[in-house]
Amino acid sequence: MKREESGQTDIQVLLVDDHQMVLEGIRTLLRAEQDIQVVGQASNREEALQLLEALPQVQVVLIDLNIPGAEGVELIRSMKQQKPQVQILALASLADAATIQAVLGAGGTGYLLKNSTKSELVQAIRQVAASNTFFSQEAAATLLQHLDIPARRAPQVVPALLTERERQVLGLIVQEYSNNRIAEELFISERTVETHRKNILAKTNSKSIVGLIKYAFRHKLIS
Amino acid sequence: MKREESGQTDIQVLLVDDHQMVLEGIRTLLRAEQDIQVVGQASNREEALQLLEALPQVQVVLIDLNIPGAEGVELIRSMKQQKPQVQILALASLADAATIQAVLGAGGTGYLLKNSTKSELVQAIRQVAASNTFFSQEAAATLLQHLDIPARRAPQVVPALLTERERQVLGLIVQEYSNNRIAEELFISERTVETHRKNILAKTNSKSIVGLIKYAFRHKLIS
DNA sequence: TAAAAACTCCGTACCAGTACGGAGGAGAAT
DNA sequence: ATTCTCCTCCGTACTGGTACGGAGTTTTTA
Repeated sequence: MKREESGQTDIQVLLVDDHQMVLEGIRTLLRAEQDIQVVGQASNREEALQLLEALPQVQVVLIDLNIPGAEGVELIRSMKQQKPQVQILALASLADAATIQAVLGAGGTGYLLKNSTKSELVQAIRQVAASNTFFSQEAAATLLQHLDIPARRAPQVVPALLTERERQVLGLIVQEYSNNRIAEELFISERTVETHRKNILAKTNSKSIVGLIKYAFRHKLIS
Repeated sequence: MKREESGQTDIQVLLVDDHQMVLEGIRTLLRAEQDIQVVGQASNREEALQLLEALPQVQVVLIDLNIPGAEGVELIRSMKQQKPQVQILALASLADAATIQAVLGAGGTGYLLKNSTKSELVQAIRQVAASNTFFSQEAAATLLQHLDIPARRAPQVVPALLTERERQVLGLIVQEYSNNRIAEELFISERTVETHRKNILAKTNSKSIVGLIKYAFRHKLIS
């Protein structure tokens, strides 16, 4: 472990939210923290970008994702582009994967839910100010679930479980043949095709053709 | 923001490291924190699992990934399996993507580098104790780089063809949602979903869902 | 401000596929 | 020989989606 840095200055924060009340609320909450200082607040996109320009010492931007008409994620992108060294903490009401990913993709470094406690808010600000990430519990859970972890998905890649005939049927299914047409094509009864289909579904653990097609793609049966 | 909880008890920590000196060092470091209490320390796999069993009140396990012969990641998995509610903070010397992902995949909730400051260590422990994640700066950077962010790699590869709503519906379709479920999810009538579906089919020149899924794959809407 | 696009909703008839639960024959492996 | 897998086939009830053909509301755009 390296030594602790000393003599750090205050964390300068810029608030972005369209609700004046929320702005004031957060500001008041943060007033109690000596090391955090709110140096500006904006309620729309233009204001935010102007203030960011005017306040070069800002280290952290706390931004509400639900700014109407501004598309929070895009604003994050713009800010990060305008001032790459600034750390952005997104404040959201939902922890859905798509939004979290979008925020990260746009350059956000933290994702805080609105139902967080004050201490979480403060911790989050300190974290991102130190260039660390911060994710609210739920957000972290969502993120972990959607993480592309090779070690987790690698286990079994067994495409060898389909029989010859089944692969053949799958091939036609994937070509958008109906059971009827498949039956004609293979000179077998439609019932037989149904059976194959049923078995294929079972063997590939798919609930519907949609899953089946995805299976086929993943196993390079289609391209 | 909800009210701050009060009357929280100490955070009970279990240390796992094969170096006695490191164990003592961390222990001493943490002694200064009133809200953190080291209740046990282990230097190998067996000891760790036994202690975890014997100390039901442990909330956080701080584990050195470089335990020889124990394969840290596996130990994490075992501990998490034995006691799912325990939060595990991994201590590592390197921030490589593979290891980080392995740790997360095994159930770890934080990844701290050994060259962190004392205050980072303390913050990290508090974070994971609160079920939040914690990543050292470098680890976070690595993670973000390797994150599978659709929004980043497929910035609207979908031609302006589909509308916002249609893309949304398509997204659910490929997730094997039925029209019914999609309707619920989007708070619209099933009829509307049908209409969207119809329009999507038309716009993508597909005759059936099969073709649609293939379209989605080709346009990187699925992977 | 008018037109176009996007989004919403409905009915009725119809078809394809699913669920469920069988069953028999051919060839391979033990 | 006997078991096992693969391939074949069937009925009946039911669900989910398609076809067809509208139509109203809001938002965007020209």
